[in-house]
Amino acid sequence: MRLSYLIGQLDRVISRRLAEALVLHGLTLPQYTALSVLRARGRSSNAQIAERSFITPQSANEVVKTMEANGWVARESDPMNRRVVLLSLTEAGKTLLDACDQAVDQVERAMLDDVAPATAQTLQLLLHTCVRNLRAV
Amino acid sequence: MRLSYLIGQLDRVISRRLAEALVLHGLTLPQYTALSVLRARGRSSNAQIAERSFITPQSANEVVKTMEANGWVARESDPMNRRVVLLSLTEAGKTLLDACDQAVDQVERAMLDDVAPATAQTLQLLLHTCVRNLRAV
DNA sequence: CTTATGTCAGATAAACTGAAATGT
DNA sequence: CACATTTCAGTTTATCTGACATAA
Repeated sequence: MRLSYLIGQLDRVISRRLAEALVLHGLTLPQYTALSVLRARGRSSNAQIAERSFITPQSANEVVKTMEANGWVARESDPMNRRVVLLSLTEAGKTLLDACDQAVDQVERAMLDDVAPATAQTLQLLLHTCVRNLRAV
Repeated sequence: MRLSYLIGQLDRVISRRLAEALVLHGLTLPQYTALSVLRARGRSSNAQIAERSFITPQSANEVVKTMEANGWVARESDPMNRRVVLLSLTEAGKTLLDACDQAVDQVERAMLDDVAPATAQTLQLLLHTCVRNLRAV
């Protein structure tokens, strides 16, 4: 079977599992993604979150809006550029993200049940290569 | 970065690329998936297509409906069970699928640009394992 | 009676495009 | 003026759940 088919199927299964786990914490998958990006990259503009999430700035804005209303992210204007709004995790956001990470870890462990850690590492590298090859055009 | 994040990002990039390529042939990605399943599995019921596409029978029905209207798939009632409708590729459907395969091959080749064939094979096996581990629960 | 399949209908999640305001 | 960022508004796509008829 084609790689693109397998990737699509895997994404579908993972997304379902993650969504199931995250809803218990009141989070959607796009929100979890945005929170993860914020933690990994630190203070970021909405445009940067959009790029890292592979969605349009309009979609990212939608995701972030409700998270701000829930007190998980905070906004402050960029002193370097008054047009830019910098977003960052609040303490509540960090706590929530940590709790969700445990649930996500559980799903990933189930996925890699019989896969050696070194092999999982290889998989990660391969996926990263694939993404890079397709982005750069 | 997490495997689930990478898989999500890769699926997003691939889906975009495939959709771009397929629209030139008048196909959507879900339709291409269903056609591929039909070719791989042969004559199938809507329920079987749904299972292989990882979507609900209702969604599969939606996908198939327009393809029948376009003359890409044909319906015939199952002689073994009058409740079941068997679907299969028409000649037009096969021709269309072959044309799309070339476009899809091109995307996959770009994705695996600097990846050795044996490594790609490994990737395929790993993805298959991941899907199996998450399905079986 | 229970179960599987197909299908109509409406709802929803998560993205999209267009357009406009604001700032560099 | 050109360009980037934000954000409002409406739209679209691909899914879903609910309900019901039909057949084994």
